[in-house]
Amino acid sequence: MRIMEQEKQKTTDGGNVEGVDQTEVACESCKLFGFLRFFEGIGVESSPQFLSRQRVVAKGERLFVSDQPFHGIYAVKEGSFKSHLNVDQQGEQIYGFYIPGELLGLDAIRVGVYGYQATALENSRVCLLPFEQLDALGPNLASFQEQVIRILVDQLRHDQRQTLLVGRKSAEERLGAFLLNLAERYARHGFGGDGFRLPMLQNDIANYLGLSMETVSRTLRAFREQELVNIQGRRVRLLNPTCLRSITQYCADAQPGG
Amino acid sequence: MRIMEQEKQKTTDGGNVEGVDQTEVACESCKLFGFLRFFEGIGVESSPQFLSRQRVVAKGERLFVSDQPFHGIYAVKEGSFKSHLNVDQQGEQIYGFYIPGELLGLDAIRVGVYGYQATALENSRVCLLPFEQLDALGPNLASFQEQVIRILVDQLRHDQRQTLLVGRKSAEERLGAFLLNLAERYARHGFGGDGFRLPMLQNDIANYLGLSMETVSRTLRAFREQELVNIQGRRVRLLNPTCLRSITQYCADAQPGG
DNA sequence: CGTCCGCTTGAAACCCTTCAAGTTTCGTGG
DNA sequence: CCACGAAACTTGAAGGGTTTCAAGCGGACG
Repeated sequence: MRIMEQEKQKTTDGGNVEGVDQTEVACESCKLFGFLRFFEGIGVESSPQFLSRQRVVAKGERLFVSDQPFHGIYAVKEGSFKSHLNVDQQGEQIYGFYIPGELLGLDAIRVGVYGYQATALENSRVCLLPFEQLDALGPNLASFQEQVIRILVDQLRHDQRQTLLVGRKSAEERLGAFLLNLAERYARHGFGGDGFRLPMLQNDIANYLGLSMETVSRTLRAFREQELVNIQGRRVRLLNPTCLRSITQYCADAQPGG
Repeated sequence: MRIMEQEKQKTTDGGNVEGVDQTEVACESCKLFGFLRFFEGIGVESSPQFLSRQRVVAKGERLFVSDQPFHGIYAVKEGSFKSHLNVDQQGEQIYGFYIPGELLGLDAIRVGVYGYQATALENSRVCLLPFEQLDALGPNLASFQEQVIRILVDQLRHDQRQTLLVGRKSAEERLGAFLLNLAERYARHGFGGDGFRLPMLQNDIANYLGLSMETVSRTLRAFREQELVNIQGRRVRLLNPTCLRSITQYCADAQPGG
């Protein structure tokens, strides 16, 4: 927590300063941790070395870009990211959001290049697990890959749900599912308590859900008027998850980043 | 081709009987082939044993169902399948179609259960690669899993495109992309020639693309009137792929089944 | 020959988008 | 600390693509 002291000043979290600190993920609940132990266990890399691979990414900065050679996977330690791709030279499409504890870039592992780009939504910090020595894993490679497969499958199932959501559901249902999913992911990484941060722009949410920004705004207002949610600045609180769930017909889902 | 002789009689392929034979995939162009050689190479299974694992699936029959324990992956040898899931007790959602040469069920590999069900769209034949002896692969397991990862990543990228398609594109664009994708997949497996079969109902297409059946019907008619496609029974021919591509802003894509 | 199922076609309704303008928030610099 | 400009968000009204509802068509099969 030495890094980004200045972020504490800049935070506009509805007057609440704790936004950044709250979202720092402990190593133990980070998805990279399993991978890390792997490397440690076989002595290829030691933990300190990995920690030194931390990287600070300023808001708006890109972690990697499309077609860039794969150099490893990232775990979000602090802040948040979006993954997106410029398609048809007619604007970007956002594929996912990543909050602390989640992984980025894994699906480039065997293709060799990243298939999209990742941009920081706020000042963020990531850990990099470099994959130069992947083959040095030797006999442990298989178990390592097993983890990779499991995470990829989770992502696959998430994407299938997302296709369903975006293809057949109303604005209310999409946005409700989005909020519930986000809440669940924050909870899973140990930030259950009292609501959560919504680090992305409404524009980004709209893009991700296949809606217009205006519709997102209107739908959120409707949620607010029905007292389903409480939104102040970037801080969100689900007042009636049960009702939201029934509106949305939401069922639990894997998070995109692992 | 001994199996399903009766299919030749039943075929309603616009009076054309060759539908089934045409779509039989040769072992060499089947995605399972790589896996097979793997097993052969290390002597766990011999090729004949695998071939004996072929299974005939009648139209409407399910290859596997959701939550059923994973017992292996299937390659479509003949016929076609859809993967789908009953969600919200309000009808099914179709996640993908599988034509000869493509794989089914791979994403259950490390989760242990299938996450959806697969139903034959017509009388079909599959090869099963049983995964009981996965661990018996020993030192080759890693290379095997590497293949699995590559295919999963392809599927992931396909699903992301699908989300984009279904979330932001018009009916014309969705249907155009669907046809182009299908044509490309048939071509990739060696059935390039003269159009291809459309084994699924318009209802299924609509479901898959997040449209109503009526819209699919109307859009196909529009394509026909613009002389972009020629549809007779289940036989489709793209008359002007270039134009279709520009309408669709389609760019090549991985197939869902590997 | 009749029924069933898949497909077609039309008309009305609706949800969402687009366009446009206004309001608030944010960040920067004076 | 305030002020200004830019960006984000809100709100309204009009328009359009798709859905829904409803009816009719046509081939396949018993």
